[in-house]
Amino acid sequence: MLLSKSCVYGLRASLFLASTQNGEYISIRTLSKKLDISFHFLTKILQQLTAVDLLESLKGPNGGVRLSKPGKDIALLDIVIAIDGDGLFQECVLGLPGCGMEKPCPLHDIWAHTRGDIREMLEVNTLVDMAEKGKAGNLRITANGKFEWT
Amino acid sequence: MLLSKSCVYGLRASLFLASTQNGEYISIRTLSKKLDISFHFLTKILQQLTAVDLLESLKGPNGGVRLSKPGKDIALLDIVIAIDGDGLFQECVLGLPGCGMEKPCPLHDIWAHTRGDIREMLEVNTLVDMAEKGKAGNLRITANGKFEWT
DNA sequence: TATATTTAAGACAAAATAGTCTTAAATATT
DNA sequence: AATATTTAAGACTATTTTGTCTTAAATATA
Repeated sequence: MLLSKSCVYGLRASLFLASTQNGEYISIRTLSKKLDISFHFLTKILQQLTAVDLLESLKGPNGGVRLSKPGKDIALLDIVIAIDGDGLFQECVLGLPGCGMEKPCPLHDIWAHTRGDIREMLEVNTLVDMAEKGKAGNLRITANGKFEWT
Repeated sequence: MLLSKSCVYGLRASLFLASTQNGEYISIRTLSKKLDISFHFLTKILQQLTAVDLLESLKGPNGGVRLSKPGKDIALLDIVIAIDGDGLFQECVLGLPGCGMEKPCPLHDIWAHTRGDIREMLEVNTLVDMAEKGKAGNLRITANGKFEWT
């Protein structure tokens, strides 16, 4: 699996937030219902994004979370790294510590290249890119068919 | 993490087997010492490769495992799919079941492309390609520096 | 045939990931 | 000020992955 489940959930929520950018906070409860993700689990995940200032949160009535900056300025990569770390882009595909330095593994070169492809894919595409694409094509970001962008 | 630990261990062992292809069986005990992998764990992993006929095994003295066909005819992809399955190359990056059919996710197109890159990387490179590269450059396939190709 | 060696199979344990639940703290509204 | 709403924090459970151990089955060798 390329991305952890936490990361996938974080991405889904971020995409949704990017689609409704009007400065208002959206409650995690709403997000969890919309996206069909366990409320408490989603809360923990979004806390990670808040901790690195990708999201802002507000407690109390009308509280919730929102993107801390325009969604066009947040790459998919930012979300991925915030939740899964940069291991995917740093580590050896054979799991060898320090691979790439003095003594690489046989797969190092070819993996470094492919790893770059993955990174670039996540780096050039922003949250709004994907959110707009999703809205325009009425594409889904949940398993069930009843998801709707707002 | 792109590949599971089991998969990584399976790859390391397969690379080593590809480097010593003389028809003889190599005991898993030897492999586990060479590669610094738990014997029992490695045994279970290699059983999976034996089950899909990528390896042949023989019990008893002088027994062990060997590649079932020339290492140049086994792609890295074969090992990966045998152990991790083809989920990485089939599944939606957002984890949506059935993505790609009727209703894809916003990331479907870009991910399908990158996924192809990963697959191609693993498909065009064979076990001997990598084993020879490793031997030629005295590259390691274990964490510790004392590994040596034979 | 007896024995040592080796993989096969599966039970079991440990660690990591995923998910749930409770309580506290903050904030808007009345 | 009191209350309802919402995120924050952390304990707790469940599931998956990883790793260990024991026993059985097969095979070469003497």
